[in-house]
Amino acid sequence: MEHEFIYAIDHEALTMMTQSPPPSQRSLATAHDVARLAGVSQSAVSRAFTDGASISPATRERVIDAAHALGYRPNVLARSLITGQTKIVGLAMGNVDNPFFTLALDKLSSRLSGRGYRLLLFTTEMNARVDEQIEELLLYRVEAVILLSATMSSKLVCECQKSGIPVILFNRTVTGSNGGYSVTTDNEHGARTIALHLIEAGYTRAAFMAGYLDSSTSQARERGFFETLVESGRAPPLREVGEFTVEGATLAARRLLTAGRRPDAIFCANDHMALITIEVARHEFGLELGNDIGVVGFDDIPLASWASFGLTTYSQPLDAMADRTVDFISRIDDMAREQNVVVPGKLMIRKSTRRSS
Amino acid sequence: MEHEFIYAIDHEALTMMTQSPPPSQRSLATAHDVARLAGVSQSAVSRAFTDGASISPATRERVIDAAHALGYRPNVLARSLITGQTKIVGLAMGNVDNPFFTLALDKLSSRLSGRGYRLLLFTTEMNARVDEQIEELLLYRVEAVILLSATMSSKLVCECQKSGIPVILFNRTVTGSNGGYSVTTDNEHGARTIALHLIEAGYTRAAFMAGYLDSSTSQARERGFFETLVESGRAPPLREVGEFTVEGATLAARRLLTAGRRPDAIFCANDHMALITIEVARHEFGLELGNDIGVVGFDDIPLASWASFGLTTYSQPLDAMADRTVDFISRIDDMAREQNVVVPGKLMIRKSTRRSS
DNA sequence: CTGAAAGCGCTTACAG
DNA sequence: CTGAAAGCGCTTACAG
Repeated sequence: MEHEFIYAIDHEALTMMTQSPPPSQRSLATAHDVARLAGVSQSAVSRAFTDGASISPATRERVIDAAHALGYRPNVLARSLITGQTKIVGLAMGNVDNPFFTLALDKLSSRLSGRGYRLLLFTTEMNARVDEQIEELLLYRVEAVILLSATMSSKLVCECQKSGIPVILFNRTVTGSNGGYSVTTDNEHGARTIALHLIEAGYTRAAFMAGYLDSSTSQARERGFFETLVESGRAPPLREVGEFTVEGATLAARRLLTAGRRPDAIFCANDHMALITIEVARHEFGLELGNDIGVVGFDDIPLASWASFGLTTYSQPLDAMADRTVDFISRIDDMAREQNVVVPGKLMIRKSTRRSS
Repeated sequence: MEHEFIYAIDHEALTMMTQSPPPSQRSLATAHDVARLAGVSQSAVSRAFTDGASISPATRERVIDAAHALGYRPNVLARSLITGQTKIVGLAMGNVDNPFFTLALDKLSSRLSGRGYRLLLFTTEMNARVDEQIEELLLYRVEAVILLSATMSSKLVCECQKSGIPVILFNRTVTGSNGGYSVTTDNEHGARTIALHLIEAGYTRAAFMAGYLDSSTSQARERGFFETLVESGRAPPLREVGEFTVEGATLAARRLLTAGRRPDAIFCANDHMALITIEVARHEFGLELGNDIGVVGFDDIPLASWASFGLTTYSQPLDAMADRTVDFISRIDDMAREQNVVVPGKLMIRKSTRRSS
């Protein structure tokens, strides 16, 4: 009898509590509501939802039943006040056009949720200064900030790091020692490899299409390319700026292809611009890819290997890069780590640099 | 004198308070810390950061100064406990490969942040059942849930709606009356338009490449296509399932192109599959696009209009769709609204359905 | 194993 | 305009 009484849910109370209030002020059940229904203390409810907490199986079961009946879910925001952990990571993403970054987002997202983190995201103009939006994220007590094709002021990076919130640049390095972390491919080495490949393939007048002049990534790729060509006794490459956009790259490609001595190969700072360059070369200038003009990209996005393009490119190891990014976050208190992580990539030779003549 | 005293910051206190604690337990400044430094009550600090709160300009200024000195930021998570608003919207996104969805994400993100909402995001396998992850988002007290190429159980949708959390399917409709909302293009009408266009262009044996058989979107497109062809006295189209993936579409395209009576036109349930179909038709079968085989997609992603493809497609009005999605969220208490919003699209005729012979 | 109580960082009536 | 106090929904020592 008493046994039954103890384990029974109070159905009258349940009916009262689940009657829909007017939609305007419909509020979710709280631990207190559950406690009342289950006939236990609110602490017990909390324990029932805390792994490893000291609670008897019987009590836990009653709480879980009551919680289920009320549709109760613990409010992790309230919990975070006490534990000091939100398990939220802020992420700013520019350049949503570019599959490289959306793929990166996907990989970061799945890895982070595997470790119990959630992503608070905003998209932005590519390469935009996102201080304002980051400040906004900070109000949500994110535990780390990831920048994908976005930048923030050194001052704000400093502030974040000082309050224990690591800032991680993905695919871009830190300028100066403002304290952020970064994960990149070995851009300079990749560009050197590309330069050597072009020389070997017999191209003699290579050009470079930069992204932004102040992008560390574009700079490193240009540096490696330039130096290797010059070291090999070639003329320094022509350079145009494609701004990492469709419009910018289209214009840059036109400028390069109408230059006095037209280049016979173009290394673009990323695949996105390289693919556009191929479009322009083929369809506006009637050039045959590979023979009339070699084109090389950087990233190895899926489109690069489509039969229509066959773009030679330097593959960035997205998985490794995502892993290393997440490492920075899940080992927040581990101070013994390098500031700039560089992972090796790999040259993918395809028909866009194959001369059949 | 007294004036100066009142407005001066207590520098000794400041020094003590900003001395870096050991990194392990570095905690952020609270309203209480600011209050102490500014010599006001904690309520005053709160008011200084609340628009329209009753506070004198002088007090506000002192508070702001102190806050600045301490690097204080109000914790909106704590605030949300009281206001009952988190301003967080949950978003599940499958199919990160498909630019249509990443573009949608971008548009949703910028519109929502314009209205003060933040996005709590997770990515998932395309078309995955995401109940578990949505439950996770619910713990964060999201105020709405948007599904981009992901699905959740009717049961969970119901639960959400009952607790006042609208669930909005983007580019998919609700099956049954489980209570969610949806925003789509007029898929059936679009497919009809496409069928008529193919007939007019002189194609006689059209086929359909479905996404998933249980996708409402794919179904609606198939229905409009099928019915229009049959009404026009054509044979019902062959159908293969491309699963909305690169691999699936590649296989489906091969099956269609090796069919007994090879179709002379293929309508694919989205652009992504249509572009792959073009790749297969051209490079594996050596077919000339437009003449030997007409290909049509749906969505009008940027790649569709690239010169290499020139894909005829039905343009989905992403801006309007994003607007309507956000409407559902920012007017949460407005009950007088339709459940399924349908916005009109537009046929884009390009060379993939142009016969020059 | 359990409950009462303190407290996380805030907002908001309530008096003054 | 201001502060003391209650309380948002939780967790976590602390006694029992």
